[in-house]
Amino acid sequence: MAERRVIAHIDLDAFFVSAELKRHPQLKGKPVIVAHNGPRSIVTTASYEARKFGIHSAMAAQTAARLCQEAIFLTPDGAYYREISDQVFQLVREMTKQVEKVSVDEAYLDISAIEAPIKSMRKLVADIQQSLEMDASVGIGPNKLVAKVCSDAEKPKGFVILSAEGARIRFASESPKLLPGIGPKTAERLEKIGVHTIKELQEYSVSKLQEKWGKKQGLYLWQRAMFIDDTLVSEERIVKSKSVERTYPEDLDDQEELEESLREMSEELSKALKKSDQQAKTIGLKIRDAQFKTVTRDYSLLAPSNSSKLISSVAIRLLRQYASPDPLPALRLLGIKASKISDTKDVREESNANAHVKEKLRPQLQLFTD
DNA sequence: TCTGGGGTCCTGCGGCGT
DNA sequence: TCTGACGCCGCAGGACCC
Repeated sequence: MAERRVIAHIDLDAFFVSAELKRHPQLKGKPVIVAHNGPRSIVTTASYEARKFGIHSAMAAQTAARLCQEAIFLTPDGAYYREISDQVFQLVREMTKQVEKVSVDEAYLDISAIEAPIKSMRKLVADIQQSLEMDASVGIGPNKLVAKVCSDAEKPKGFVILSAEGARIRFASESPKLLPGIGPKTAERLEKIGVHTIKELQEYSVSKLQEKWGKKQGLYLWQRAMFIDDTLVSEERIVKSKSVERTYPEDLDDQEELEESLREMSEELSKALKKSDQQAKTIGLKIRDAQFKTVTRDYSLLAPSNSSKLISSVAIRLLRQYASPDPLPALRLLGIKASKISDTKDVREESNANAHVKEKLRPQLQLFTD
């Protein structure tokens, strides 16, 4: 018989802003926005004061500046946020080792084995507040889905506990978009078949969902609405790909500049792979044109590599092939992705050493010919 | 109005070997 | 030698998440 599971989801409120307030306490109570520089940047995080002006994550930073002229803009500082995040997670792991870190600011905890799980979670939130001055929202339920939706329900400083049945009732009138895994596109398709609420999705025929979405996805959508989720809290997350991308301040059509940009990104990607002692078997190019249309091109190497020269030559070839025989159109973004990643120690040294030579001989892309 | 950067997972399709 | 079924794999694109 299955044990009763108690799963918690903890989410730090407006994390980047809170981290900034720790070192800039004079900004407390002010509309603070964390966003990259540049005409095409978006809002990464907005303080709750800024949100009162209608500002939210993913909004164009320029729009945010228009909505709130007194807003204070700060550029994100990833290294510093990771430092704070590590401190938070140190406290979390003192409570339980069964932690699945989802991002710098959120995690699932399997607290089934803890004697007084709710009391312990309250203590954890208090400890984080006291020692790090960070607020967190918590959701607790029988699975990750219920926990996640609960932690979002009463932000900031929320603390919501529900059973699956309780969640089905409490969120019945909400849009299916509230459920993680159902985004704007799926919500729009659901609307078209007359499903506007979670309750309507609960009552919809699974077989009809499967006719429209396929067997697996159809069942998945219905299970989301029913708050059924048997996925486990997994302590280890294996990185499956790494990527670097750039959106240019203005659309770019100069071949030389674009290729130079690819060389720079290849260097970054290569460094990242080497830092984690990894190599990639597949190199991908991402292209976004002035109309915001995105295409990708992949190329699999004969042997995994993390060589910046090899990565850039593949990326440049893919870019040339993309437009050929026409000249390159103006591009908004270029990106390079390394996938099919393996640990360097697992890659046989022989094939590694020969990678360059083999690629040189390979006909399709004719690398290093210029 | 204007849409970043870093990821994961799923689906559909075509090529290929058996 | 040809053909079809089947499964696997690589690739492209889409949707979603923080």
